[in-house]
Amino acid sequence: MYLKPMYSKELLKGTLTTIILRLLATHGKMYGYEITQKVKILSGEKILIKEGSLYPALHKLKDEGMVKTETEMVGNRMRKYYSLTEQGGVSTKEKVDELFQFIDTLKVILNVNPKLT
Amino acid sequence: MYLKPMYSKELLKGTLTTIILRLLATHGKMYGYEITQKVKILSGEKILIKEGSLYPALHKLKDEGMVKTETEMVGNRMRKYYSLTEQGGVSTKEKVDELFQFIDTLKVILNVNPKLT
DNA sequence: TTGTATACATAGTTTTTCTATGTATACTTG
DNA sequence: CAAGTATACATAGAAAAACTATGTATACAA
Repeated sequence: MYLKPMYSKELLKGTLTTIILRLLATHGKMYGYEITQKVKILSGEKILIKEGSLYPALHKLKDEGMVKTETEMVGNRMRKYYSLTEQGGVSTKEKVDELFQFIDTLKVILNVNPKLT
Repeated sequence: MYLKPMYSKELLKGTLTTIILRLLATHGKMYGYEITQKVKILSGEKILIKEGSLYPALHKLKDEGMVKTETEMVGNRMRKYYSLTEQGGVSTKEKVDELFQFIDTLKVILNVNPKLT
């Protein structure tokens, strides 16, 4: 079954990395497929992270030293677990803060409080 | 003076069109430069829309029938005013709603309320 | 055996915003 | 009066991010 995401995919831009980092901060080590499922469930199936988005993002985070990996065999299948490095922990806080500050600014611009216009 | 934007520019992706439409809905007709300045002021100089972003976005909105234009000469300078079409008004509401629903979902995923994890 | 779920990966496309540049007028300031 | 800043539009080409599509492979259910 094809599930159409509820939101314009463009909205996800700039937030995917923050989502990944924050999930790792909250849940400890996670593997790629697990991340997609966690986001799917937490979002009520409204945000569906595609593999073509997730894996390149994870690889980039590793290149940048934000996450580290350990590979495990579960039965006959490979699982590559990702977890935050120390630097990744710092970066997560910064990115989450920045995102919520951006959202607050957005609310002003979008005139949620009409007095400020 | 070069003003470094406070937020990662990537966060703006997917929200610029919504910002433009909503400003036009709130302020009636506006011209391009006015939009950049309004966003700059409302955001406390933290969101700076570049001309290279704005004008293509406005042209696209016009192609899509979301906005209409009227050109005015002010002194010797041209001003191209943009305002919402009827279709643009409907789209604005949809996009603003979608954005705030996305933000709510984001808060769940980012674990703002720890009970939901 | 066909389809779905799990699990990783990447090539190439699309979209959006950016930088950089161009044109032009108006005003300010040394 | 020259230089810089602000106003005002525009576009070409680059960069970044997520996408589609595809590939490999195992496991399980219908």
